[in-house]
Amino acid sequence: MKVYDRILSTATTLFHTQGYNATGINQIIEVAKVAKGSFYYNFKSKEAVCIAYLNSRHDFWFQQLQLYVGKEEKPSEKILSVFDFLMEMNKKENFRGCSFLNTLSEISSDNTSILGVIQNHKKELKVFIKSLITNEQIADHAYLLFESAIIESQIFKNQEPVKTAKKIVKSLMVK
Amino acid sequence: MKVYDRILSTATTLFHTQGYNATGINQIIEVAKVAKGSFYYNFKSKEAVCIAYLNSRHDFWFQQLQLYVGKEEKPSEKILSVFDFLMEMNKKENFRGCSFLNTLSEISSDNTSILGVIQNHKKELKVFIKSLITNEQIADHAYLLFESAIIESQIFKNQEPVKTAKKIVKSLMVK
DNA sequence: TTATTTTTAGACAGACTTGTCTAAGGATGT
DNA sequence: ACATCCTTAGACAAGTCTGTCTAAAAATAA
Repeated sequence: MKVYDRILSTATTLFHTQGYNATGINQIIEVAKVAKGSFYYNFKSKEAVCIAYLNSRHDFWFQQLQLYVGKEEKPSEKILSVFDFLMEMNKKENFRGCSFLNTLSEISSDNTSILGVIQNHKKELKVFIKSLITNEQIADHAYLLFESAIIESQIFKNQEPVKTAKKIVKSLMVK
Repeated sequence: MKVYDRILSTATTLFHTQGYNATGINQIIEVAKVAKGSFYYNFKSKEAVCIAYLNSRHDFWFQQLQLYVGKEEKPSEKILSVFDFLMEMNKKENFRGCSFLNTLSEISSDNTSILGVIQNHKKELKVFIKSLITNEQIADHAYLLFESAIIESQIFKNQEPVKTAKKIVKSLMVK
């Protein structure tokens, strides 16, 4: 594994488990086993790593999601499996929540470059849900329920909110 | 204003605008104009201030909410005014989002004392919504939509998600 | 008035932060 | 063979962080 990727994957793990501000560059290079010079050779700043982290997380997350949802045939089952996917991720990642929402809480409100990446991720998620639900109002509705399912399961460290949201979306589909 | 309150109100402002980790004790005492000794005389640690901040924020927020919602007569109008309240808070506080969710993103997952305060706040919000909607399933539904309205308006820095969520809740009430 | 509590300013410890720099050597491409 | 690119270890700057401590003064209570 190349130095660049070692830094990025280490930063990804640490940012996601500890948070952005709680993770220092010295810790990243220590865990990734690279020299500090290599870090600043590959990345302009800590913020640059953060953006790379969010972008790679975006790619990873959507790839996993599409793989998971692709197992279903009917669109009505695809949209429900999005919630199953969330439950699997929660389990795998110990209810650490959405990287993008967590980062949003840590950056100052004038940081437009990071904010842009976060907004872009959520926009694409909305587009994805719209691709599964033709009715635009129901799609918006399902998107909001999915977002709260993420955050509520993070708060209470259990799958109940996801199950609740999934049930509601299911009831929306039969109408 | 007493020293204790000066510290707490300053910490409240700074934590809410800059975030918990981005705000240092030196900054708090400088803005609050108190000596460092006074800070540690009144608070055991930074974490103790954080808990006091969340508790006072909880009281303030619910007080404001009840004041706002109390203006309406019918429960069906009360529940809709909860979303109007959110829009007013968003406007007043520049879409900085929920103090509790923002703090959640900043603490380590083993910090049960702070997590407890956050969970308690959300539980009470759910109870409040249930007091306005007799149908439990619709209440759960409205709660989830309110939560996503908070977070989505913070992400996109506009009121659209709140309006969308409000419209959906309105449609749920007529059934 | 005396005793206790509270506040003051600020030095200090010890550790941490991001980022720069030097000097060297390995790796790669031409 | 030579030049460019990449990585190494680590010192260093200049600042930050939380928390402790001293010593004096002010406020409050008995």
